[in-house]
Formats: sequence, structure tokens, C-alpha cells
Amino acid sequence: MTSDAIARMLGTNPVVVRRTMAGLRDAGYVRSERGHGGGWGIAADLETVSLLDVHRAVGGSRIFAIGNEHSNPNCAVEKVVNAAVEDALRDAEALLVARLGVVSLAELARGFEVHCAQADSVAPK
Amino acid sequence: MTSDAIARMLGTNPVVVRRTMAGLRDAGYVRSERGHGGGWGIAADLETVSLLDVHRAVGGSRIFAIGNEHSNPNCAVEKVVNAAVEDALRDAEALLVARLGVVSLAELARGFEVHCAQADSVAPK
DNA sequence: AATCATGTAACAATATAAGTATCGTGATGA
DNA sequence: TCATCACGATACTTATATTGTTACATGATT
Repeated sequence: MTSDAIARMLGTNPVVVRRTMAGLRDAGYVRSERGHGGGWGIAADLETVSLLDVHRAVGGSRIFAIGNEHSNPNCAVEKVVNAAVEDALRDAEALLVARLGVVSLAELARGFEVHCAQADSVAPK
Repeated sequence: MTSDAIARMLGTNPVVVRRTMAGLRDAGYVRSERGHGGGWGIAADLETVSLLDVHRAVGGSRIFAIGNEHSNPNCAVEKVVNAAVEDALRDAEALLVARLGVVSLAELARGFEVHCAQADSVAPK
């Protein structure tokens, strides 16, 4: 599928699509081909790629909206608060990473099929 | 303490301090007095105010950097992915809220005292 | 050679947050 | 009473990050 087609589906710009897909390509999850008949294709076994993998591949290293402003503050109050927040944050992130890491794209694809089948049964053609 | 003094401590602007403190005031955690000798004071029992309370009072409703772009998408793929992400997100947020909700400001204040005492013993005056 | 599609760079538009300036209002104290 | 102080509120500017856009180069196909 071409960047242009994907961009139309997402309501955005082909260049934006290429920017995002570049991360997935560098991670080896997709492959791009240039020239006539080119575009994007899947390059990995979807069973082995998790939501967490995708998140990291597209550059989303930040999971939490809250976090340390200064990682090594002078302010003693900030140090104490940071310690408390980091403690809670670490555990929550560990849980989230574990949960996202266990969901494969293949699993989502199967969920997609089910979703479509249900939609068909509700409003059959 | 005046907004001006707090702003100097934080390396920011008095107006920014007032903007932020307004949330804490509306929640009843601090109190402000105008005129000569005025400024900010604590207005609640710190044992009863948690980190989560503070986070919410200052308007930080967002905890995660990731989340749904569209909460009710047309796209079937987006629906399936959203469901998977929301599932993991909900559990992680519940854990984080539980952890932040249990840390009181009074507890942090006690931690601050300990921190200062340790610093004194390392580099005594 | 013409066409198609990605790769890359540079630039504009947009949204959000932070900083700033200004004036109003109430409280204090000489 | 009046000058001063400090918050309250608004509007404006600045900074920053994301997104969208344009343009051009490169490689592949026909």
C-alpha cells in the first residue's frame, strides 16, 4: 500500500506517514519499495510483534504525562517528591509494559476479523 | 509566603505561581490572603491530602502520554487497537492512582525532615 | 524516457504551555 | 485618609513541539 493511500485513510499527509513508518521500517516490521508498484508491506511475523514494540518503534518512549522536571534537582523538597512519584511510576509502567508487550499484532488482526464478522451479522449485505 | 517569594524559589514568575496555586486553593488545600502581610498558607491537614489530590487539583487530569486520539472512531482497526490499549491503560492507571492516593503530604514532609537530617550528618555545620 | 513512489530536507501552520505586562481589588499600617 | 502591598484576572507575547506542506532527489518499473 502506498503512503498516499494510507494518508488518505488516516486523513493526513503522505510525508507524515513516511515519517512514522520509517520507525517501523528501521525496526524491521515493515518494508518499503520504491518506484512503480511500490509502497509498504509487512516484513515480520505479526505473532512476534507486540503493541509495545510498535510504540517503541515509532519513537514513543514517553508513556506517562507526568514525570520528573529535573532528574537530579537541588531542591530537597523536589527530591523527596520525585522519589515518591518515581516509585509509583515505576510499578505502573512495569505493569503497562507487561500488558502491552503481550498483545501481538496477529492477535489484534484476529480481533479485527471477529469485529468485522459481527458487523456483518448485524447489518448483512 | 508570597507568590513572589515562591516564584523566586522555583525560578519562575509570580503570575505562574498564582495560576497553579489557584487550583490548590479551590480544592481547599491552601488559602491566600491579600494586602500587606498577605500571601499563601496551608489550609488543610496534610495527613488528608495525597499526591493524587494535588495532581488533580492543579489540573493534571492526563496521566498517560498515550491514549485514544478518537474516543469513538469509525475505523475498525482503530477500534480494535483502542480496546486493547484501553484495557492495559485502565489497569495501569488504577495501580498508579492507588499508589499516589496513599502518599500524604504529611508523609512527604516527614521524609523531608529525614532527608535534611541525613544531609546534616554528612556535612555538619 | 516517462512515470511512479519513497527519502529527505526545509519551511509553514497549529496547539499548548510558559512567561510577561497591566490593571483592579482588598487589606494593612502610618 | 492615603500609600503600599499582595492577590485576582485578563490580555498579550514568547517558546516549544507536533503536524502539515512543499519541493526535490533517488531508485524502480514499464
